[in-house]
Amino acid sequence: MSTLFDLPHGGSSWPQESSEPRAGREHDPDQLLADLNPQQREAVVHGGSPLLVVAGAGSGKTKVLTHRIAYLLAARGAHPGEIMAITFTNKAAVEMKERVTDLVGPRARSMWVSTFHSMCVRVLRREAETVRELLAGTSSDPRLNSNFSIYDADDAKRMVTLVARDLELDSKRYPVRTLAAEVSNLKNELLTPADAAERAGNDLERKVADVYASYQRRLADSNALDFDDLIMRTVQLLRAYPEVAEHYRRRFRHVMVDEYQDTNHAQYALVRELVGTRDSGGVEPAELCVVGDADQSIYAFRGATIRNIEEFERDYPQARTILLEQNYRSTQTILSAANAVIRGNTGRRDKRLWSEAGEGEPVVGYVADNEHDEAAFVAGEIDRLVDDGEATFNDIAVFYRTNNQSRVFEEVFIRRGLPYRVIGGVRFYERREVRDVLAYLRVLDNPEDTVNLRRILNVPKRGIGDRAQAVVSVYAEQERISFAAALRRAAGEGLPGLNTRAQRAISGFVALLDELREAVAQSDVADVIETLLERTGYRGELEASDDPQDAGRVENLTELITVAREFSEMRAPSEETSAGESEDVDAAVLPDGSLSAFLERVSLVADADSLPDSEEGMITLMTLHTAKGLEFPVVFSTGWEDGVFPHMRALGEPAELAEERRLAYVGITRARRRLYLSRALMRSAWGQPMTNPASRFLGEVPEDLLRWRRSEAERSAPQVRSSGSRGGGGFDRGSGGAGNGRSSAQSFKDSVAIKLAVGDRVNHDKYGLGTVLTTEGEGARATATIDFGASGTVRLMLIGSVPLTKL
DNA sequence: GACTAACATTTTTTT
DNA sequence: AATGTTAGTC
Repeated sequence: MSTLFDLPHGGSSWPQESSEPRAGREHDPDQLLADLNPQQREAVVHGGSPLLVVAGAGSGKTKVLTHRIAYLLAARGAHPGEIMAITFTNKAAVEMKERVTDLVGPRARSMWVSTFHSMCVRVLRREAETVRELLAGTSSDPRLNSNFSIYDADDAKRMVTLVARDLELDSKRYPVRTLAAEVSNLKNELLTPADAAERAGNDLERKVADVYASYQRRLADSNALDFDDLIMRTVQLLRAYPEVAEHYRRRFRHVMVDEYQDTNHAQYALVRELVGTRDSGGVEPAELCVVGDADQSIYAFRGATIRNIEEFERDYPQARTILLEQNYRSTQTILSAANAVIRGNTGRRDKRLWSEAGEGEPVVGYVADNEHDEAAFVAGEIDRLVDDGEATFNDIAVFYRTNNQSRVFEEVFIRRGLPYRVIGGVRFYERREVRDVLAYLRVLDNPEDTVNLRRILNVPKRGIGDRAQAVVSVYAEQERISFAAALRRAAGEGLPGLNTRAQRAISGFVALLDELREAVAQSDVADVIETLLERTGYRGELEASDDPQDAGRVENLTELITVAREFSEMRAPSEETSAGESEDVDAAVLPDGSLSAFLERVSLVADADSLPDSEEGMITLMTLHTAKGLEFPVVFSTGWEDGVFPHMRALGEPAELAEERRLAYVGITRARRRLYLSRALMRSAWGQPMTNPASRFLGEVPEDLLRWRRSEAERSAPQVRSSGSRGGGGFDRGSGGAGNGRSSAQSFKDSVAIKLAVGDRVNHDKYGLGTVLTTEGEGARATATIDFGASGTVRLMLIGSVPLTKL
């Protein structure tokens, strides 16, 4: 398993546009421009006014960005330290930095190439004193310092839970989920609690404003900022302290933003502040170059505003726009399919991708009976492609709309021995045990971190229950001290209303923390984790457990220790400070290898295990969202059914439907040579089988680009008794194979490939009729528990020889 | 305070 | 189907 810390060198071996570093190119602007098309060249050379590069899928936008940077240095006399490039993901940042380094060499060091969030953390840590001043107006005594914790969505939600409980909000009427999302939205819109209160027009909005105010105060008291704060506070800082803004504007004369279509309002404002305007005094505005594609905006649900890219020319009146429409990835057939689908969205800037790669193969369509059939088709087709030497496993990806769809594919792939890897789902750093340990580390690093302190207070169980927690919390509130301080007092002299048992438990806990802090002072992070796993009894509890999942948890913790160890070992060789005007902006705020630095890394770069080592030759399974930015020679996009994709919740909402269509566009344009689109007539969702009509997007793919491998009219077995099945047209053409007199019964003797699902009715030669209660295991180890009524409940191995027939 | 049973919930998720 | 949350009991 790759970890985040091998990023800088190992890099990702993702299939990606190739970069061809050539020595010497960096000194010669003409060389730099040689292998660019006219539009790309224009984007690289353009200087002076703000620049919008509308980069269609596969049009070489990273190439444009990296070459533009190199060109700035080679031909326009820019200093590397004057360049800031902002991306959304760490992967993109690392890739860009690598590719720039290939072009310009080690000078790339002094550029800032980072994500929005890392960049803001860097600024905020540096300016923490000023931020604290900023916060003093909103919180009585903000405890914020440069070692602040970074709260992710989960931490934020926990904090909202605490606040909502405090305000005695009805959790049915005001679900934490909603409250947290609303607060996040407000922050993305740069609205303060006061703004929110002022605008509130209904109960919910008023409650949200209350929650927001209290939430912010508690964050400040916990010496913490959440993800949204990182952006918002930076904007507020730059706006409230012009001298700070000017400092950064003097430093960064060139600002580049990747994936501009995914920016939210706060990020938009941040870019504006960084760039500055004519009237912002002191410095000329920096040169701005943004790159993006409105058609690939699929994160509106997270606050991204397509408006930012659509109205760039209005926001920046002198702006120049360049369209990149030549695609270097896919066949023309695939691009035409993508163009046709995205055309269904109204009000977009028209853009037609084209390619010199030739027509290529037609898009293949397949209508499956159900999700198992769909997966079997995909597996069979993969087998064939690989056998024929048309593709390797590495070349192949399977996309689906939602994560739960991955299961069927895993089952079939295991059964057929196809190597695969699932990207996404529950990520490493979101696993409970990992978060628990990180919570300990966070508390050790930042004693005021209330959320994480409360998380570990009784984990593992040590007799400090809800009751005791409530007492401490109320006391803290009354005395206007932090939860941590109240807890310390409870440990010492006790608290009114706290029984001695709980008090003893708290004393023990506080002593434990003190002991662990000693360890932090003396050893590196990995050893601290080891120590805390022992001393808290956390590992012991897992090892003693009889829950089979807990073994995996122990493994995950071992992995975490490995990650920590690698982190300690790879302290960066001290960054050479670029001579001259760079002032002290680049100096590290957190000591290398420190616990704080580790935690920051882990908070900001938490997609470690989504980085594939693709050497291994595996089929890649992932959601359409995760697929963005990637490419594969062969793509299977599955589940093209109304209700699945587009998702049910998008069907009634035009804006959401448009986003789903963009998702379809993203999915299609990932394919280089071959594209398969499939759907299933019937699919089990939440245990219940559903019949879904074809995705409306499927009908938008021109028929002449599509070749149906199997269409609705020619599916094999008619549905048994799908009551609500509409237009059950295809009874003709009985298609061979199942011609065993009996209509839809499938025997396991003939086909091991058929799985039982809960609720299936079966017939057993000995036990008679039964209903499947549960299923376990995969492939050869698969078993099912079946209720045979009078014959009793039996657990059976689902091997080929079992005398069982599915009805 | 800990354990258990009923209950609800279930899109996507760069940081 | 699987998981987390909450209410009720020991």
